[in-house]
Amino acid sequence: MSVQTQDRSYRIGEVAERVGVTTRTIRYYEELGLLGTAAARTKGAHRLYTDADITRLEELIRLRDLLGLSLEELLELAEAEEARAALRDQFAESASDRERARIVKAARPLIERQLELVRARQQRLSEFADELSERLRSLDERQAELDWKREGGSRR
Amino acid sequence: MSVQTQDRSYRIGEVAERVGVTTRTIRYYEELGLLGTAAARTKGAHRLYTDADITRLEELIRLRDLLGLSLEELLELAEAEEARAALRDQFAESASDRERARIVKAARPLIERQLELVRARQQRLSEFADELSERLRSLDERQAELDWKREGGSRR
DNA sequence: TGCTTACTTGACGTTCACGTAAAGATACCA
DNA sequence: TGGTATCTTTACGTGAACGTCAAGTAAGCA
Repeated sequence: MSVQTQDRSYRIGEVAERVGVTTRTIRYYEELGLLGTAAARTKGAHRLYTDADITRLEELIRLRDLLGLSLEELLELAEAEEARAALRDQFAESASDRERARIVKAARPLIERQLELVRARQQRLSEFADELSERLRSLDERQAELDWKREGGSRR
Repeated sequence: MSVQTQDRSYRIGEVAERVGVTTRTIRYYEELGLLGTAAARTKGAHRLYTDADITRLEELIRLRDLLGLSLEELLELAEAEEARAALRDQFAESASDRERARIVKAARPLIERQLELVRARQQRLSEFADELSERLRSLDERQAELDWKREGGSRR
């Protein structure tokens, strides 16, 4: 049923390219605590990322771009989420069912919170769209009025 | 039919308060060309704004906040729109019908463009919302699975 | 007419979100 | 076992979008 996520690991350059940001951005986000400082390293010192890490980064970027959240706001949102994403891939190997239940439970309110933010933004955009449509309608009305006057009405 | 917009004028401080920005922001926007440098002045030198100017400013702020447009992007979007908003309030007194028709015609594509941008953003947000919902669903599924195991299953 | 408040134009300062360069260590590949 | 591409940290630089003085002028009011 569940597809085993092929558990390769990626170095920062590859991650950057895949996600569409620079390595600087990734390091900066780590510096801010947006990506667990826990990102594994090679025996040397090179950072190593999992598929889960990449997913998480993409998520952050999306929240940033679509909702215009500042990195500080992202941090708030993410702080509690830390554990979740970090543990997501090792979910399969995680110890007990009690542990699993805990993780699942903890993850929910965070996604809910994100969904709330998205919904709120959708609401405001919807209002904006309505206003713009209304303006188009109003313009068309004036247009028709003028056309009518110029065709049937008095010419000066 | 049309309500005569009460044609008071406002000074920068009052505008700032009403719109919810600082005077600095308003001057900065003018500096960038976002607000016609034409903003009337008193015989002295104090800037004077009309209701139309305020509406326009609010619109800019909304595009900035809801779509995350940079001021430069706003400028592009607005450049052609300049005439429209500037002339909007004096529409009633504008010279000929030919002139009015011209204004109405010029206004349309700009509003259309804004609407396009809003729609695009709505689209992306919608996709995001769907993904988040899907995640919630998936979490609930796991939750149920775990609950089932813990109740009916083997205890260790 | 004077007083207080609000505005004017500079001009320098600040925060955020990275960019960029330097100097060295590490990883991979022939 | 080199050589080269990729990574490491450190640190200063940068553009956008304003904030914040400072010194002077204009407006509204007793």
